[in-house]
Amino acid sequence: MVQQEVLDRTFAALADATRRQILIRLGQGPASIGELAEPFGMSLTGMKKHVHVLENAGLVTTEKVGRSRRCRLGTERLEDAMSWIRFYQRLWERRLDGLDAYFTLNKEDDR
Amino acid sequence: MVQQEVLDRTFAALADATRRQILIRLGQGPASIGELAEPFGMSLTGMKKHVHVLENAGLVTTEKVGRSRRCRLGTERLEDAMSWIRFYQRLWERRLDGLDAYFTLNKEDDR
DNA sequence: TTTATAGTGAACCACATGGTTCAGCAAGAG
DNA sequence: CTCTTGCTGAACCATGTGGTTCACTATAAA
Repeated sequence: MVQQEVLDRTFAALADATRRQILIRLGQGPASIGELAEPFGMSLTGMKKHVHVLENAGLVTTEKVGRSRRCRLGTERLEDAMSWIRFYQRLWERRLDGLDAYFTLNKEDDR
Repeated sequence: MVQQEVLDRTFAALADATRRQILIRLGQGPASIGELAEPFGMSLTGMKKHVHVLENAGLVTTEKVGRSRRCRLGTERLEDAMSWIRFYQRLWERRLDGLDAYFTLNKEDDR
């Protein structure tokens, strides 16, 4: 499924504290690579890689403006991750709700 | 922050389609390593590694029963990921809500 | 036109990941 | 006790990740 790859990239992009902070920073408005790199004391090249990962996941969009690159928050990708978690949560809660029934009825099938 | 490491591990664990399917499978009840491995045609060793990643993230708990290992869904870790996404979403939506003000008031500060 | 600045790409590094095979070990069955 | 089964650990492999430095391009400024 292509949808699986989208989830892969989205969750992987979120699995890094630096990138999560970048997202929060961009929540306050667009920024250049240099402006993003500065608070982390990171090289421009390093920051560009992070931005590239976020861009690949659709969480950020960028655009070259003059000799600078303007990075902005992407739009809908996070909703994919969110809805998967919600789906899984529903599944999990349903299991908890049925725990007593599970133990009384399915004891022999508990594998 | 330790909390950041928890988020790192949780999102990283979710960033793999196989592991997401394992979680869904475990939503239907506990399973052994072999039972988890079978539908993927994967070696036991490979599956154990996946389970280990999920366990490290707190998404799954396991327990040795006889010569088999019983894997169950973990409890609260997913809520961490969920609440981070919600936090970020609020931030993002607030930015969208303020877009007009942003364009009219902060045009000169658009960097 | 010269020079400073912002980003880019290639090469490199150490380490993690996702998988395998093979050799064991421990528990249950006969 | 012996045999089978389920899991485990070590070793290995190819690829990805998070970071660097260095050389380069392209734009903006003087």
